[in-house]
Amino acid sequence: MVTRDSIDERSFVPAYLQLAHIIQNWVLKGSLMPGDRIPSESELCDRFGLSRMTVRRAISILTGKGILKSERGRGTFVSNPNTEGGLFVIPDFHEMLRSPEDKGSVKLLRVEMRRVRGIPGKRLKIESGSKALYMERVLEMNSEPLVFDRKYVKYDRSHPLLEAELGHGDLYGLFKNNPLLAPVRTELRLSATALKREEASLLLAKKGDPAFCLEQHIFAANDTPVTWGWLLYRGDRFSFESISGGYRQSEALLSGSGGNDR
Amino acid sequence: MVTRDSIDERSFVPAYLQLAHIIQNWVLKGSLMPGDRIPSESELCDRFGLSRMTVRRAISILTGKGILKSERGRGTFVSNPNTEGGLFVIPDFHEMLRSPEDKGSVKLLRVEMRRVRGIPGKRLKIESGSKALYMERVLEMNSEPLVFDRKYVKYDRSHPLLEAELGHGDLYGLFKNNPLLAPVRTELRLSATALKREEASLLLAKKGDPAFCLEQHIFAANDTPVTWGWLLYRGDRFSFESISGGYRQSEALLSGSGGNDR
DNA sequence: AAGTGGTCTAGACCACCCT
DNA sequence: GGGTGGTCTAGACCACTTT
Repeated sequence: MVTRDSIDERSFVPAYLQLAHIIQNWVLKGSLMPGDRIPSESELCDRFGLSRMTVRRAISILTGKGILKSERGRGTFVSNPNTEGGLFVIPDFHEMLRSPEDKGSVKLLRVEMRRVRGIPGKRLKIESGSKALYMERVLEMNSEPLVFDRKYVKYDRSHPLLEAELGHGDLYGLFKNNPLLAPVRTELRLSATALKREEASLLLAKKGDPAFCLEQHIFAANDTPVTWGWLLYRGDRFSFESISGGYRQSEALLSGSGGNDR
Repeated sequence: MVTRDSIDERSFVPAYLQLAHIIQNWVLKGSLMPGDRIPSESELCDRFGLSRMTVRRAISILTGKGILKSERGRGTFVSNPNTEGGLFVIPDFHEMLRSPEDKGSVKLLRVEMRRVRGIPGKRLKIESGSKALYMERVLEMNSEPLVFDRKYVKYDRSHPLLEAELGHGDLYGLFKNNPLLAPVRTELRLSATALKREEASLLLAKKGDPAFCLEQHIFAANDTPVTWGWLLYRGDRFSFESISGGYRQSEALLSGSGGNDR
């Protein structure tokens, strides 16, 4: 039950992970409280018989999770957890479709070419009045409608889309034949809304029922927009758990756009 | 404008970060497409004049972000981005309260001792019928009510709470004098709901308006529950952007509970 | 057998903080 | 000046995949 505070060299678990677990348990058990300084790297090297790089790797896992915070010249300290904020994973719906026991499917409600102006045109960076593909779909699980998906897709006349592909669900497969449209980056925005009458009827819900709205903006290489639209997730069927126990991940992981020279 | 594909040794930006940016830009610009293999580590060592550990550090940043995926014996490959799923940060409201230009405040509506049974008792792991602190608060920004907070707090008779502390907003400060209650870990669950009449009136909204509901479960050392309750965020005032561009972070960072021996 | 990524070592130099 | 974390090197051995 009690984790022995030493490295098991015969274990298949690498030393840096063992050490990370040991230190994390110090925090979870209260032997180290928020604000406390953990032993210095050289001290950990001595105590556990590890090289400095291995010790640093263990520590960097915990600073990455936000549990520890290192300060040059001073030491490494236990962070305060956030009590409200946190990190959430919204899983990709099409991964859920592939789940073994549940049967997911995609129902294609509408596909058409539309002249686009206003917001959708701006998002796709196409000229106002030119055409784009518009589609509406419902994603079902065990023949229960869960998500309503509505989006505009940039139309590339050199690679016409087949209706069969659209119904197949996985939007990614749709693009994989076309390197110009292969998704490279996605921007998402999550909000809470109430369903309108038409949306509700498609989801077998009532007008005004709560839902998650996920605005979806997909880009191909060189920040070329490919798709813009949104998905409505029935509020009574989805909720999301935080990961990492309220700790704030370190900035390094969250940095965005792949930086330039400077 | 064009990132030179070489390491600037005079730069203040460390070599591993420069290399990570270079490789990430290969992906963003489409020189490397999803599924492609990137050059092997030894090849990158040669091409950029770096040691293997430095090259690996650059790669591990991108695998951590989910942009690359390494496979032992085969190579390192560019991942497919998720088109729907993503990672979201819900910021800690009390951090926003500290924002320089906006003025945040906390209004304490109710504090009382309550006999607890049912769900709240289970969550706090106290005996049914025993007492806990119950409180309701409204968090305001620029005198506009944005969040309604309602929670049960385990009562520790050896450290009675002062009403002044509760109104002060930062729940963490509430516990910092009491090592037994110092938060070590938080579980959060996000859902979408419609406001009830009483909740709406406190938030100056209408009954049925959409809101985020954040169930909050805070634990001290040894997984002792300290607080359970939920916060309602006005749907018309909050939305959250995904980070990391639709890429799935690697599992290593997300592992939960600090694992044991095995 | 050759090539790949995964782990680990034992050093080195540096910038920074504290006393 | 002594201790701290931040970066980097040049090796080593291993497990795995492919040819």
